[in-house]
Amino acid sequence: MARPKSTDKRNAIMDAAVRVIVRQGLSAPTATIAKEAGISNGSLFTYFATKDDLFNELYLEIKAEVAAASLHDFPAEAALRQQVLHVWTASMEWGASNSDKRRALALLKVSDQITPKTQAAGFKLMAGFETLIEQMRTGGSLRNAPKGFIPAVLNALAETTMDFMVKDPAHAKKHCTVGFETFWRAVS
Amino acid sequence: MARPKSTDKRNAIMDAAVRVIVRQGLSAPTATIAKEAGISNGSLFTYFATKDDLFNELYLEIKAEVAAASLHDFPAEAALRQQVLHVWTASMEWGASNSDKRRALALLKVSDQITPKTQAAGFKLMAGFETLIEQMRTGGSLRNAPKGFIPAVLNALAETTMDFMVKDPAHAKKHCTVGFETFWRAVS
Amino acid sequence: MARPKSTDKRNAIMDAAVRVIVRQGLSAPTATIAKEAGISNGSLFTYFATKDDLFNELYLEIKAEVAAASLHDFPAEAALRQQVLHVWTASMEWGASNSDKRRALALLKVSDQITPKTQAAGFKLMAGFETLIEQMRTGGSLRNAPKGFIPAVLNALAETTMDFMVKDPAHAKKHCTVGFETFWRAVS
Amino acid sequence: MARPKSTDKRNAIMDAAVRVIVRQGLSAPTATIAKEAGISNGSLFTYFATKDDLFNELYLEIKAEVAAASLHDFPAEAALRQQVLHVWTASMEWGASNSDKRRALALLKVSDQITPKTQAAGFKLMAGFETLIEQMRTGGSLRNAPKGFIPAVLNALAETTMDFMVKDPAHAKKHCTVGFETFWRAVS
DNA sequence: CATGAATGAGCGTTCATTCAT
DNA sequence: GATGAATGAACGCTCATTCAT
Repeated sequence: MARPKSTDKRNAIMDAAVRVIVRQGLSAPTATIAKEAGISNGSLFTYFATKDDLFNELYLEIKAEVAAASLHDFPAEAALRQQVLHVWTASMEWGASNSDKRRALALLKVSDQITPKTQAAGFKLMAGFETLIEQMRTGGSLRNAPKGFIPAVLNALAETTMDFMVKDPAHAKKHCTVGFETFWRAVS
Repeated sequence: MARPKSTDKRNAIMDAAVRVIVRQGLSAPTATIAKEAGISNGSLFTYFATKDDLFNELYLEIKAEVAAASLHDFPAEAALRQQVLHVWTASMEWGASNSDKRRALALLKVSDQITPKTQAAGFKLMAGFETLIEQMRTGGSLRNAPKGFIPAVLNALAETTMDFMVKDPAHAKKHCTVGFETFWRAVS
Repeated sequence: MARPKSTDKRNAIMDAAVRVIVRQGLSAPTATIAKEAGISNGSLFTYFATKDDLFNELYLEIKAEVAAASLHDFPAEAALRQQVLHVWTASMEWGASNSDKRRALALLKVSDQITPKTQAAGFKLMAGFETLIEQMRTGGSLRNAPKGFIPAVLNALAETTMDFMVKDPAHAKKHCTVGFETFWRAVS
Repeated sequence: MARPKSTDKRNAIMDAAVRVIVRQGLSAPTATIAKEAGISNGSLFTYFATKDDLFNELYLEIKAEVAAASLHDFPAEAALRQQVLHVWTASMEWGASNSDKRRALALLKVSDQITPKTQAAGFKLMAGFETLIEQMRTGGSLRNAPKGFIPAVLNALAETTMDFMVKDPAHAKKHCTVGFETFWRAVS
């Protein structure tokens, strides 16, 4: 949580890390990330004590960004379906236009370098969706499903949909809609 | 032919690789895998020319195992829903009792060490499900969805479901059912 | 600029390489060279990207040293024979008191690790002798010999002579003279 | 000196070694030599206890071949110059048509894998030239030169000459003559 | 005796991290 | 604080040699 000197440099490292991870995977050398960020290899470690720290913070930062994007302009007064559709669409758009971050997040998620602590912190970022999820649960077929099942399904189908949007951008809109309808059927 | 290359040893390496990958990730040293397999570090390379080769073959072998398990005792005469349910349940059971292999497969899948060639070969292993998928497509809401969407959804929800079964084995059966119903709703 | 790359250290590596090569041949481990130079194994690679690079630079450096030694105090106004004798004697003296470098150079010369580029660069170092050679050619029996023959003969007899000087240092002076007279007869 | 089973196989290994050494240098794997010889890697070691043994025996065998070729059809009754010219020409021809063996020999000569014992044995192979050398010595300018100097000069100039013959085969004959004249001048 | 799998020490190189400047 | 050289533990892979078949 230390926040040393330049926030600019910190962000530069984060951005660089995303780019380099996409190119080379999580085994990308810290020196490469540093160079991409325009700083010296040693300096990276004044901003992040270890490579793992960098990765954990990056994970959280991206997750927070997704959450924020999904809730941007949230229609607090609309009907449930409209609200979920809004979240769905917003996150699809974020994913389509941030494919690097999405890819990095995917790699980080399955790696063993994300600590349980980080995972828990990531979970908390989803708090904003709790009521929405709860409404879907009580009103649909999944009312007896285990806690966490609906968000897990949401996440799984969202990822799947985004894959298609990225692979076939010409029909991104259509894929987005199809994906949502599929999800809505699943939880209704 | 002198000591012939032993299938046992090859399998031992594969099994060891799964265990070590689960423990340490894909950066697991080949030497550790070799030791876990009960052979010398050098011997690993008489069975797999490179670490990447090992990983690619492992990927295919696990994929083949999932496919085989899913199709075991397939009820060729049953109704579509029964058939899909059978595949679903079989693969859930495989996943639940092979969580190490599942985890290894997940890591391999997102790594950049799996070659396009391997990916293509893995894809072919799924050929046995094509008619099933096709029937679901033509008979359901996803009849206009892009090719590959249904299997992607199937896969996504299957993984999600398995996660719950593994996390909460006491209710594995129930999770399995709920998962299937969710999937069936999604594609119906 | 933080700790700048140290010329001392670079030289220490070069010197260490010579010593270790003499002891163990070109297959000498880089780690041994590093230790002999008083640095860590990894540090060697901040000075030379690869072992081959080290060897190529070493080759050039020694060649340059021979050339410089041979031309030291060159009597620009003397007669041809005096000039050649001067070069001969100077290079003999260099060889006699740098037998390690001589041995290393001999190994490097025949190895396949010296690139054509390096070989070309090494050749250029001999440019200073061109007029001398040319004078010997036009004025002697070898006036119709192929280009390069005289320096090749010079080199061959010089090496031979040095071998004797090193093997039998008590009569080094005499061997030196005999060698020169032999060469002079050969090209006269 | 053990001479196990098949002399054919032994020779096949020797020949293979020459070819592989020329291609890859002395660090060529024994397995590569074995494959080139058409036998299994293990079998090589029934013919030569170690790689070093193989190299030492190879060194001697090639040296013996040169000596034999040089003395072939020796004109016992001719004048000294004719005799030396004959030896010179014969060894040039051998070198020109056995450039692989020549190259292998050159590498072996400078390597540290040739034992003093082998070196001594190689020296003995030159016994046939002793009277010739002695005659040159007593009758020429080098009558006071150290023992071994004339053969060393002979060898050095012969190697130099062969280099030119190999590099420029169109004028091989001429180079051969020029080389001899140069040598003869040197020792006269 | 021939075969080739098995062995394990060893090598060149990389890289997270430290630390002198 | 920034820099980049220094460190040394690892790692993937090789290869001479051994030994089971």
